[in-house]
Amino acid sequence: MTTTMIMRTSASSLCNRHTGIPGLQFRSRIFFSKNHLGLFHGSSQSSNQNPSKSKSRDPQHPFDVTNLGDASNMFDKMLKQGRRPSVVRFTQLLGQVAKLKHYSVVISWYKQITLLGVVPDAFILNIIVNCFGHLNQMGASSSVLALFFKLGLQPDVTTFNTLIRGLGLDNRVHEAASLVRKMAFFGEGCKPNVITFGTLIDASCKLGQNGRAIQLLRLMEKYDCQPNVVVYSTIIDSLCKDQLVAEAFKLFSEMESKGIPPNIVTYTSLFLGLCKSCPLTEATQFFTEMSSKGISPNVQTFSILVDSLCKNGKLKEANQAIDLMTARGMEPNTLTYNCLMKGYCLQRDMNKAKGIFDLMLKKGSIVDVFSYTILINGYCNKRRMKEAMHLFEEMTRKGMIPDTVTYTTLIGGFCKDRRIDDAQNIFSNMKVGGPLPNISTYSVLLDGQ
DNA sequence: GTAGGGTTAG
Repeated sequence: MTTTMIMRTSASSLCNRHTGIPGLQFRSRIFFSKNHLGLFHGSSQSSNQNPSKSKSRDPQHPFDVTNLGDASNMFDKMLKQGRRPSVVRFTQLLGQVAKLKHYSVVISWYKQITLLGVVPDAFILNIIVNCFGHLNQMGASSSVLALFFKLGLQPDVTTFNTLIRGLGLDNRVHEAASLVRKMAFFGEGCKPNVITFGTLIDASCKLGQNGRAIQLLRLMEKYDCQPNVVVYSTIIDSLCKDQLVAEAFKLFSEMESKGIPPNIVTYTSLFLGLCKSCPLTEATQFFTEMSSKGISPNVQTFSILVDSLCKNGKLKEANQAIDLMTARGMEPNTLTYNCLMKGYCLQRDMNKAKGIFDLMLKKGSIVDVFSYTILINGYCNKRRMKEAMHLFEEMTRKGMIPDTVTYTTLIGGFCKDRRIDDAQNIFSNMKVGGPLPNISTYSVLLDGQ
């Protein structure tokens, strides 16, 4: 089956084409056998030459701060220098701190240096606009725009894009759209570009407004702005998440016909869409197709595959998928392992599940709240509350914050084991500074009574 | 030579 065929097919037939046809069971053994590595066209070579894209930090960068403590020491040192460093030096430092997501620190330091007489320039103001945006302080963010003019500085398209992103994060898509209409009046360098529209489209998608996103896609052309792979992928991803796979494939064929080549992100979104809405065979066929087109699946694509295989009880194949990604020089990450662990829990094979958990620890993979919760859930389902509680205590000891799901899982476990008092105890603990109970928590508790 | 903007997995 070709991708073109998928694109011409409606969502329902897309999901039904293989049902009931004998011999079209999932052919995992063939699919993952070594002879068929060639299916993944040229990728084993290229992925070896092109290992995981590490963002190489400029070694010359004067502020290679990796944590707030270092940055803070540096900032103090700069303040104590006899001759005040230039705004450029502060911009470098604040930029790094913003990258570490310590937005309020950036704002506070910015205020300090301006009080000391450092005159801001457009660079540092853009950082400030960004930080206010991330802090959901759009009033403050917009007032920085006024400051540009007060200081005789010219904002540029990135300034506006940053503002638009902030409005989007604050769910204020209407205001964001209105700013897009106005921004060109602020100068030649402020005309909306593909990133402006991409940002606005992303915000609309996150609000579940796919129709509006597609309208904006059409509007771009009126602004003489050609959509690119990122814009298309944003909408395709949103449609796939809403299980509108046929719509997504329509856009996929549209972008191809416009000569915009889809990339691994586009394919990964579509693959997820197929996994969510269609039988596994459809999805795995798409997976092989993408490989034969020279698009190499990455860790995320593989993790989705592992997840799907596990959800369908194909643990053996899931392991083969992990072997394959490892053979290609990709390291499974926390998410990959969590999927596999969940798969074993679903099979009620706690030995294997715990084995994966230990493997993660051994390999130095990050074991997160999800990892613990999955395993706790596995033990709860088998009424092995001792082990479940042991893990719960262990994660707390490590400084991890159990979330509502973790607590609800434990409460459910105790209820299932007819230990209502223990369930009540966990619930009481939760109410003392723990996460907020949700509807599932209450329903689990009520069921247990 | 400093900064800022859009896409993928629980």
